[in-house]
Amino acid sequence: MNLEKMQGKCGQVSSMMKAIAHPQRLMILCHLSEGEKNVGEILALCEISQSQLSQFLNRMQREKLLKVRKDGQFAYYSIADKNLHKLIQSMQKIFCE
Amino acid sequence: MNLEKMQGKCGQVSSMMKAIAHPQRLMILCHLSEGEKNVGEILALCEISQSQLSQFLNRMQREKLLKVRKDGQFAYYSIADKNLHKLIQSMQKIFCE
DNA sequence: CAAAGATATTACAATTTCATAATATTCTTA
DNA sequence: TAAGAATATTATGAAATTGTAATATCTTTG
Repeated sequence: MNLEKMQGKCGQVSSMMKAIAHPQRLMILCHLSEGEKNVGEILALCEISQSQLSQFLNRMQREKLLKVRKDGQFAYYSIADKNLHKLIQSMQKIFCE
Repeated sequence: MNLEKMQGKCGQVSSMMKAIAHPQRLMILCHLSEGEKNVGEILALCEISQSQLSQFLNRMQREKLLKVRKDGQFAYYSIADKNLHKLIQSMQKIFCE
């Protein structure tokens, strides 16, 4: 791969990495790597305020990293980006085994 | 793994991820994943000023992600953290193949 | 020793991110 | 339809990050 193409890749990938570069966002992603969860469930698993959780979920959704499925009053979030999912799994292997 | 331990891990790992969450720092790390390089060589490969490169290298060294070997007037940097190295390689597989 | 090259340090304004509080919206159910 | 639960939005100050300029240090070589 040439330098210019590599610059482009690094730009894309590093901006995805910003999502992971926060303790609670990483926590959210690790939990979602097991499957979709609604906001209340995630809230119970992470040490974070409801407002911030909602903001983080919204942000990662705008960045196409997450997707949401509304069911009545509940909102179920899951990982939308296949590569992000692979990366989280790799990270779990590297850092948690 | 219990939640508390998971919080700890996510804290550690996300702070390592901050290094990767920047286009030029990721570029640096990708080049260093092939082996040690001196500052001038890295400078030629990345679109970054000399000052900023030096600051980034110093920062990642303080965080124990990189190590440096001085040889005369040259400073050779390489990846010091084994897990970071594994992660960069995983990322290259996921995003660059 | 003086000059030039390689690298490091310091300082600072601009921007971005973070955390929190307050409030709003939407859906369910009594 | 009023109350309550689940989720989203907005606003804001504090803190961290970024990029750049200027300067310093260390090393080699003429």
